[in-house]
Amino acid sequence: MKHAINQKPDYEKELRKAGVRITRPRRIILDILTSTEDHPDAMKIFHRAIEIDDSISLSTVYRTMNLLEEMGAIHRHAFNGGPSRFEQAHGEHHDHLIDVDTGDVIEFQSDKIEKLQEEIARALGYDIIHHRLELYGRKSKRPE
Amino acid sequence: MKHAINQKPDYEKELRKAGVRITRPRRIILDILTSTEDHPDAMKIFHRAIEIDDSISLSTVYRTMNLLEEMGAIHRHAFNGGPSRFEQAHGEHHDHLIDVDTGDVIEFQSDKIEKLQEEIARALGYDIIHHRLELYGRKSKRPE
DNA sequence: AATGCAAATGCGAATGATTTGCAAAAAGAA
DNA sequence: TTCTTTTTGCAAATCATTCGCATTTGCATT
Repeated sequence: MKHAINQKPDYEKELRKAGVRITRPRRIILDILTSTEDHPDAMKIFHRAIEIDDSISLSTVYRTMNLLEEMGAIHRHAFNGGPSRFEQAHGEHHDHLIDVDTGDVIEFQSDKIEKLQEEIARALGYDIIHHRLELYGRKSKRPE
Repeated sequence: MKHAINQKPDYEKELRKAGVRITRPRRIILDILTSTEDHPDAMKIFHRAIEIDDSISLSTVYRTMNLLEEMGAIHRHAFNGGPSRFEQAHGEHHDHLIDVDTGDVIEFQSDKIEKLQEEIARALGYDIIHHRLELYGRKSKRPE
């Protein structure tokens, strides 16, 4: 089991290649996404964005998130059924451990679990398209 | 790995014990919940309910679902970020495989995966409060 | 640098799921 | 049956998100 680490890919190039225009709002949103460690929701992204340019609208944030999601540049999560929270799709797949007290998100990856999931789906006659594994936990008092 | 099977617990007794009144709407909703195999959302429950008593309101469905959830009698899921879907909290814990084409939900349970999750959380210094594992898949063409 | 046009934006209104306020109705105890 | 408290139905409010549309902007082309 390993932690994921953050990378900073050049999205502008990718967007251009996909025939998508590089606008000021998009540049700003992309910047926020690539420079954050957390998993902000649309409203949080919006607030960070208007600090840089107060003409950006919430709709544009939503539209940009949808665009980036379709391009595979970000992932969308709905922890606890709350509003969607986003993260850049850096490197390897990983799952999430959410701190129920703080809302913090810790990323982890386990090949064993991935393999088990495949086996289970196969046994039920299915191919996995994608999956979601979320652990909701609280910092343990006991020594690790 | 095993499938979960359906049981029909006596919720009225439980509700009474919790000091909650047994009303006509609640009885009807409870009946729907205990006699269904699927994981209906509030709207679906509402429609089934007004077939039995057309004076039941959607708010009451929502209120009842919240009540039952707090009592631990049902579980709430937000597959794919869609509307909440409910199921009675029968017997053992289980996870879900969602058929992306039909929306069908298959329940399964794997001790191995549960154990792995515990290990991972412990390694990260957390105790698991609860978790969510959803596999989104498509019926496989290949022989099982 | 100026032009043209499709793509993107901001705004506000629309949508879908869910919650809430409140007066009227029903449940359960006395 | 009466009383008190909980629940209900209804309509309006809220929250997250999307949409319509007139206006602006990116950028390929003169």
